[in-house]
Amino acid sequence: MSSSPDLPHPERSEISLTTVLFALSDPERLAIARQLVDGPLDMAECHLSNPDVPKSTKSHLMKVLRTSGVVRNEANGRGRRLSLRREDLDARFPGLLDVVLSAEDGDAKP
Amino acid sequence: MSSSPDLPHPERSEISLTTVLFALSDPERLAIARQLVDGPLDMAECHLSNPDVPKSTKSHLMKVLRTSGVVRNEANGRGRRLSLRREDLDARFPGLLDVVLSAEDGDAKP
DNA sequence: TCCATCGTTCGAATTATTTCGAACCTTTCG
DNA sequence: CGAAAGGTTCGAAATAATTCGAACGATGGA
Repeated sequence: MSSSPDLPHPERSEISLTTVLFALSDPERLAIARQLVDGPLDMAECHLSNPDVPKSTKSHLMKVLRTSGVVRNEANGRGRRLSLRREDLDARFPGLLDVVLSAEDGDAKP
Repeated sequence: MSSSPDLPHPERSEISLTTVLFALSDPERLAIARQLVDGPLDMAECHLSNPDVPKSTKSHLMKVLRTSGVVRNEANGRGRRLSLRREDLDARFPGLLDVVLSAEDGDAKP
């Protein structure tokens, strides 16, 4: 009954600005973060722009978002529940999330 | 009298969010941008955290900032004048610069 | 004019990220 | 129990980013 692996997350005070910016500097990762603004989502509900990428790649994208402190990733049944760490990010870098997630993209990265 | 090379800059509408985030996701580049908040600086006045990095490396850091649209780099006498593209960035991504440049860093990237 | 200064560019070497398949684990359901 | 669903991890291969020296160009002053 003990659930799937408990993955490590940085605590609020450990979240680094440059690391967060890096995590969000990839269009695919940014798009994932944006899917979470309206509330948590099961990982299976999180869609990538290319639906054919293997699950290991998707998992790696999630790992970058998790280890940077942008997203929380907890076991949920047989799957995973993803959520934005909005409170932590707002406390640490006020306004950042709002600005980044609401901005118009401009070009995707070449 | 024609001055040193005129380097290419993206125009406002071409500035991409993810590219800007990437440019600022490096601690050294972020530090450079922060030195420009109070006004333009000659490149020679822009200090890196490690004063021993070769000029070609410094030039490359500047190139990333320039090609992303964060910084303007124009010839100025025998040197170069650097400035934040605040108006363009504020127009394109309102609030982003304020938030990022005023935020406390947290850890530098490992 | 000659030369030192300030910076860019190029190419090669190093290092970091990304991508993906295979192996593995847990939960759910028949 | 057994098998399918949903995900993580590992390692290797492919890509991308960084670093630096050397070569070059333009400017300003002696």
